[in-house]
Parts: sequence; structure tokens; C-alpha cells
Amino acid sequence: MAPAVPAYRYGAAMAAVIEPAWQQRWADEAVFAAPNPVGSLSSGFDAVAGRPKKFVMDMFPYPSGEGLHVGHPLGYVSTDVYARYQRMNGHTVLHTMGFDAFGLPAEQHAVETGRHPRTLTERNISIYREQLRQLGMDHDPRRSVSTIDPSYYRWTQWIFLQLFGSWYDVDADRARPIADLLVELDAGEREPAEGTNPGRRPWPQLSDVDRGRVVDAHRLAYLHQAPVNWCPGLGTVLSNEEVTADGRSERGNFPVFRRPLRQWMLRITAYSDRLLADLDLLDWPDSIKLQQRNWIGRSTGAYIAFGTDHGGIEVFTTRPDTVFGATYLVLAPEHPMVGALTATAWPDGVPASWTDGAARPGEAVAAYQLTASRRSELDRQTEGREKTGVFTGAYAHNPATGRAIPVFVADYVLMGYGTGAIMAVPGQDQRDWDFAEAFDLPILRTVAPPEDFDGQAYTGAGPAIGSGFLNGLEVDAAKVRIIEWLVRNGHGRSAVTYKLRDWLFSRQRYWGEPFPIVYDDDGMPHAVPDGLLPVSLPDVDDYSPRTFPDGDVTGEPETPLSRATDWVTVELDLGAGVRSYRRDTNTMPNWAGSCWYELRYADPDNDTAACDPEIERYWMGPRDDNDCGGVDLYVGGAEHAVLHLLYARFWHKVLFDLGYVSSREPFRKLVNQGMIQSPAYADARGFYVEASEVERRGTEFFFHGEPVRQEFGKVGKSLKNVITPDAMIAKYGADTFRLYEMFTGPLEQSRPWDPQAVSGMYRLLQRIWRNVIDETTGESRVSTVDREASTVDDDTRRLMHRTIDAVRDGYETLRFNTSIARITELSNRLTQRFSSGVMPAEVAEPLVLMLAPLSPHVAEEMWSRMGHQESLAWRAFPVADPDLLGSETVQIAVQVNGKLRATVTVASDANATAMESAARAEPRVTAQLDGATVRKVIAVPGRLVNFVVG
RNA sequence: GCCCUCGUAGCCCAACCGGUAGAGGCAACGGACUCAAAACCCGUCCAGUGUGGGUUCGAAUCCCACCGAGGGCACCA
Repeated sequence: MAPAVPAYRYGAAMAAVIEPAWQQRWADEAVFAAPNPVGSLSSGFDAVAGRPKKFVMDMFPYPSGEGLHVGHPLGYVSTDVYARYQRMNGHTVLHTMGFDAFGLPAEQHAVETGRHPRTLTERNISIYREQLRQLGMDHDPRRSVSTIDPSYYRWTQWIFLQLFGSWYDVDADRARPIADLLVELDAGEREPAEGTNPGRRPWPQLSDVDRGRVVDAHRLAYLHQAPVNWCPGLGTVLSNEEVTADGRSERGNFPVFRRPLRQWMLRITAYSDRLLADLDLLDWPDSIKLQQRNWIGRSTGAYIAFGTDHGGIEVFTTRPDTVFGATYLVLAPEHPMVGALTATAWPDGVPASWTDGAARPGEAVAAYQLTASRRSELDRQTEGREKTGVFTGAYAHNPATGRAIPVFVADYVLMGYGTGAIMAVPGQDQRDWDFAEAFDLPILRTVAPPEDFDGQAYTGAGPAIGSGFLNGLEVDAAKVRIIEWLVRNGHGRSAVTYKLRDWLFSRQRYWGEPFPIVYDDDGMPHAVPDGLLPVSLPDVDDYSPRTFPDGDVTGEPETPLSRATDWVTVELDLGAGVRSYRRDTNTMPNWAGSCWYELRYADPDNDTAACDPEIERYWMGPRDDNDCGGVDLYVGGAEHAVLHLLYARFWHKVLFDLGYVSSREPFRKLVNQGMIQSPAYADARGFYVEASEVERRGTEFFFHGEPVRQEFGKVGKSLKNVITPDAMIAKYGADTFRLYEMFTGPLEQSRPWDPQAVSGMYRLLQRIWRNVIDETTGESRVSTVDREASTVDDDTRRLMHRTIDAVRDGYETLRFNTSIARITELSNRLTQRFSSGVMPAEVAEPLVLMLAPLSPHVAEEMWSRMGHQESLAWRAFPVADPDLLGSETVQIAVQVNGKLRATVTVASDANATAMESAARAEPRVTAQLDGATVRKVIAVPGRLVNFVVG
């Protein structure tokens, strides 16, 4: 008996044979090697020298132990399709994939097992590489880098030293080498920047150590003793971006506390304005730009000084126009002037609510400060918006009214923003209103609200009242006037502040880049000389930092590296003879390696530079004066909106300032891929159960006989709904899997994973195959006759050219779902016309080439069976003949008063007059127009005619 | 509370600068093939675009309000 399935039908079994074979051939022939203009990867450059370039990138993954799930390839396949399309479209394409391989999971595994995190990480990386290969990626494997490779982190450390070795020249508005600063300070051309010279003694009189401190305080990478986010549960400090809104670590969900510690900071705030302004140059989703704008949080206003017996308190306000309504001041509990201001005794007649029951202000303030410091962000929130605070016993003078107003300490004012002190204007600020009500403080309106306003604080527009010389002025005019007045009288100045804080850059962990820094006996930091990089991670017995109970806010951080005693002490000659130095025992945060990997992709094995400037210019350089340069397409998840994407922009700008790169931005165009959501099931208690073991009965779902509730959510371990690409590839082949992932919707959109719908794409590939290949013999069905003798009819030919046009458009705009729909349409037509007899090459070849970016293995196989020796990866993508895009005639709509009444067929190039007369000739239209006055006729060529009657 | 994105057939999705709401797939149904079933092939069905207003000759598309889903921020002075 003959087998039920023809021997050469396309299916999973055949995919399992041809896919590895093509992957092998691509690798053997180095089909996807992208040549550089110079350097180690320059061979073959002459062949592509004249081509336009595309640098296409994915956000590289952390290689976790679970391997890829179906969510990952959505982005990876899309860049692969785009890269393959652009290669066929005449570009030379840089596409590769690396690994962001430092990180906590491997370290925690190492802590548990005692095995070096590198062992597990490298094993995971090789699993990922194999999975990516099975997906048929067109990566250039020579460029695949991993952040844990010493040859990579050597340059991460080098970039850190560039930050350490430079300062921000505000006048030049760029970073410059620290050596320039020294020259200018020594020459007296420059004074130390504000806040860098606490003693304020002139530069020439400073000791060497003090000069070192002044210089260190200018650096873009600097050590700073300040309140930081301390996470006892992780035994490390965290950056602001790594702490969630409810005061927990993003990783591990441990409580985070504020406490002062000496840590490395990166001066990202120096770049606030440029990070903000250059967003306008980027082709990024608006939502991401907006999130970055909000995170940077630029606001304009004024600093105003309020006099006290112990000096002026400077506040920041965005509403200087309301200063006449400032009825009290509030300092953050950590504000440095709190101690000096706090009075020795309560003034007469102080309300009981201001003293918190304490006998003296000092006791009340100290108690309040202690409570505030112990209070995590989470506690603050669970307490609701109840305002708390305590009176310092001191008064300040409102410079506008001359009146004495009380000074409070309250935790609704944050030390980290503005000056850590505010003027409270309850009439125009709801927070101040709430506090004023709680403490019986006077509330004055200084902006007249509308008559029907029945709220509390009024923040809208309106004329100033009760504000002396400002009365009658609208808010903006009043701001201008009061700032003039403040400046003239020495009470203040206009100011810009940012929410963005400097980046806390050290972690007390093991599995990260060591700092290339040593300390001398004075505790002064020194750069490890370039020739001694990388500073390698030492082997240790215990990979864990010392952790503490959640509530422990005083434990001293103890890093794993500090226990590598042989490593910590080092003999070096840094210019003062051989001396003993102590190494920095922190490591860099996880984000460091991902801040610059695009540059390393471009020049992966350069051992004299992070990236050769000529190679950077070639792949990433600006194309014209308005172009910021950077990677042509960067695809990744929206969850990195303010972390990775802001940090990477910052590093890139530093390298730009120092002349190492020609591009101002790392990523010219960014696209966020949507999430793949997959069915997840929860039982009666609300716990998730393994989705793969749930069975469906009609519209209900059961897990081991118990009813469960279906919902959709992000694929992952927590919802127990992981679907692996491996399983999909085994069942259908990688080509079907790729096609399905691209078909379900536009890239940016989240979509549910529907295992049933995959079969549609499977059938499509089978149909295309059957069009081109004889299922029983495996021979090509495609005729090779000349176009003149082709049996392709005009309709089909026109359809093909329209298809080419539409498919190209879909590839260009990353709307691959529409490309697939058009390919399907053409394939269906070919099935209809040519299912018996031969398939004309005139249509078969473009069909296969158009499919190739999406499903490259089967396309290569068909192409090869059609008699082509060469891979189609570099074959020119079909081009539509513009003359064949339209049809000869077109059906247009005829509307009367906007209502569709008839359709008529006209020549596709018919002008308005011709269209109108054709429409009038249509009997149903004639009937409609009979007896009516036609006021206006609107004719849109190729679309419609609309008679406006009445 | 504020901000952003999105609501089109039973489901996933198309629809260019406002111009006849439908390209494609899934599911369903019918047919063909088969001893039968699966697979494959052919065909059919299905919405007036979340709701209510507005602008316009004409609105899925632009504007306003509301409802729903997802995401971000959240005492930022």
C-alpha cells in the first residue's frame, strides 16, 4: 500500500532534515559574516564597500537556566527577518547576538552549590546559542560577545576609567579629561566648581590630599558618602532605578532602606539637559521618550532664601509667584540645617500638636528624625497620605511679606530633590494644605480661583491676589516679576532642577565587573593603569555578600571580594614608586556591560581599543547634520525604558564628548516588541497550576479534576505557563514557528499565544511548497521558459507586482503580518491557476524570494531545488514594476450626500469630469439625482464621486 | 490621583494623507476525496468599528467626554 503522505510533502519531518542542513551550510560558507572596513574582520569588505549599511540589534538576553521561551524570539525573529530583508535589498547588514551574563541568578546558584558562577553561566550561554541556531538566525557569530569575558569587561573597566578620568565642563557643556582641569586650576584660570571644595581655601594653598579631594569631587565617577538605598536582604546597595515604588528591590522584592554609605556614583545628572534634548533626535516610541522625560523630571522655578537666626534656608519652588502665601517652611528630616535651627526651648504659646508631646524641640526633632530614618518607603505609603511632622521651635522670615513663619521638619519633603527644603503655600499646593490643616497653620490664597471653585488648594491659572506688587498679574507674568524682584533684592534666583539623581554604581556582590581602582594609605582612589586591565575577578570560597535581617539598617556591608585577601592588597608603581595599595572590593551593577555592547559588536576582538573609531563611524556614524547616529534598529522590551536605555545613552555621550565615538546617541531607532501572553490557570485558592496539564471540557478548564480559572498573562515561571520554542520546532519546524510569531500581529503589540492558530502558517508553507515542488518526486515544478513564452496571465502578473510592493512595505515598516497576508494571497492565486501543469518561474521565483526572510530554510530548499547553486541570502529582493501596480479599470463608489448609492467602473486614470459623467450615467444615480439640485460634486480620482444635493 | 498605549467579525488581525469597512489566518459550517477517518483541496457564514457627542460633502481614522484592558509614574515642591 502506498504511504498516505507523499514522500516529499513539506512537514515537520522534512523541516527536521533541511533546517539543520541549511544552518550548517550558512555557517560553513560564513554567509552572514559582515565585513568591517578595517581591522580583523575586514576580509571581504571590498565586495560590499559600496552598499548602504544597516546595524540591527536585539536587547541581548541574560542567559537564564530556563532557556528561551516563546516570548524571546518575537523580537529576535523580527530583527532577523528585517536583517535578511535588508541584505536582499542591497544593504550590508550587521546582526549578531551577545549575552548580558553577569547577574544575580548565577551568583545565587553559586552560593547554593559552591560552584563558580562562570560554570553555570557559560553552560547556559551555549544552550542559548544552540537554541538561536535552531531558529535559523542570521547572526554573525564572530561578533557574539559576552559581558563576562575578560576581553569584554576589560573595556567596561576602561570606560569606567574614562568616567573616572574626566569631569563635566559646564561652560563647554561637555566632558573633558581631568588633566585639563588640573592645568586650568594650576594656572588660576578656573576655580573649583561649587561644592567641590568644602573648606573654600584657594587652590594654591591646598595640600596634595585636599587637592586630590577637590579633583575627585569633579570626576564623572566619584566616591560619595550619602544616603543610599541599602537592601539588607541582598547585602548590597541599589540604584534608584532598581527600587520599586513601594520601597523594595526590583530583584528579590526585599525591603530597601535609606542610609548613608560611601559608594561610587556616576554623574549622569551632568547630562540631564542633553539626555532630555536629544530625545527629540530619536526615532523611539513616544511612550518611552515620555518615561525618560518624566524620569529626568526637569522643572523650572526659583531658589528663594528665607532668613533665620542661623543663616538663610534656601528652598526650591516652581511657583515663586506664590511666595506671599508661604505661611511656613518645611525641611526634610535629613536636612543639614535641622540641628542648628532646632531651638533649645519651645516658644511661648506653641500648640500641643506642634510639639509631639516632647518637653523640648531637640527631643521632638530627634525622635522624629529617628522614626523617619527607620521608615521604609513602603511604610510611608501604607500610612496613607497622613501628614506628619514636628516644629523646630525656630522661625524664618518670608522675604516678600517680612513676616516670621514657623519652620517644621516633615518627611513629606524629600532631601533628594531641590534643596531638601520648601516654602509651604497651602493655598496653592494640596500637600501643604493637608499639612496646614493637620497643624492649624494659616492658609492664604494668592491666586484667585474661579468663582465656582470648591476645592481646597488651587493650582490653576488666575490673577494674583494678596501679593502686593504682584496683584492682578497672571501666573506666568507674576513669576517673571517676582524673580526679578528676588534677584534685585538678593533673596533668590531662577533655577532649574531635575528629579534625575546621580547613578549609584557600586554593588557589594561577587558576579560583576571589579572596579579598576586601588586606594592609597590616605584612602585616595587611583586608577589601575591601562596596561594592567582587566582587573580579573579573583576566586573566592564564598560568593555571597553578608546579608542581614530585613529590618537591619546598621549592618556594615561586607563584600565577597573583600575576603580574597591575597587579591585585595597589591604592589604597584603609580608614579610615586612601588607602594602597597588596597583594591576596591565592590563590583559594578548589572547594567554596566549593557551600556556599550553595541560598540563591541562592531569591533569584537580589538585589543587596543573598545572599538576602532573608523569602524564605529562606518556602522554608527551620523548620516547628515541632523542625524544623531547610532544603531539603525534596536528591538527589545519596554521594561528597560529608564534603566538600560538611559544608562546606555549616558555612557555613549561621555564617549562622544571624549572623542571616542562619532555618534551622539547609541540607538537611532527603537521598537518595543509586545509581550506574548499565554493562557495561565489559577485554582480556587488563586494559585497558578501548570498550564500544560490543564484540560479543557467545553468552556471549562480542569487541573487534575479540579476546576480552574483561565486568564492570560506574560509567559513565565510565575504563571506556570512557559511554552518553549524547542517544543514548537519539534512539532512544526523553525520556519513555521518564525512565520507564526511574525503573523499574529504587529511587532509592538502584545498578543495571546494561540497554539491552534499555528497550523495556519504550517499549511501556508505546505501550499507554497506544493506550488513549487512536486510532492511525490521532490522535483521542481517550475518551468524555465522565457518570460515571453510565460503562461502567466495579466491579472496574476499584476497581482504579483502589487504583492511585491505590499510585502516590501510590510518588511520596511516591521509589519510582517501584512507581508505574510499578501504572500498568502499570491500563493492562493498561484494554487488556483497553476495547480496542474507547470509553475511559471516568473511568479514562483519572486514568491520564494519574498518568503525567504520569514522562513529562510524552506525558501533556501525550494530555491535550491529550483536549480540555483547559490544561497538566496544575498539574492536581490524582487522589485515591483510600477506600471503593473494598478489595474486598467477601477471600481469607484458613487455617493449622494455621503451615502453609498452605487458603484461604477471607470478607467483607473479617469479624471474628475470623466468620473462624474460615468456616475451620472448610472441609472440608480440618475434616479437619486432626479429633481434634486446638485450643490457640489466631490470626485476623488480612483476612489469615489460624491454628489451633495439639497 | 496623573500620564501613555490600545478597543474593528466567535478569536487573532488588515484598512495609505479622512474617501466603497476586509487582505490574511484560526474556529465554525457545507462540499469534494476516502471503505472510513485524519491530512489535503474547494466553498460558505460572520462585524458597521467600546459608548455618547462634535467637526466634515464624507469619520475606524480628527476633536471632546465617558467606559473597559494593558503599561508607566506617584508626597518631585
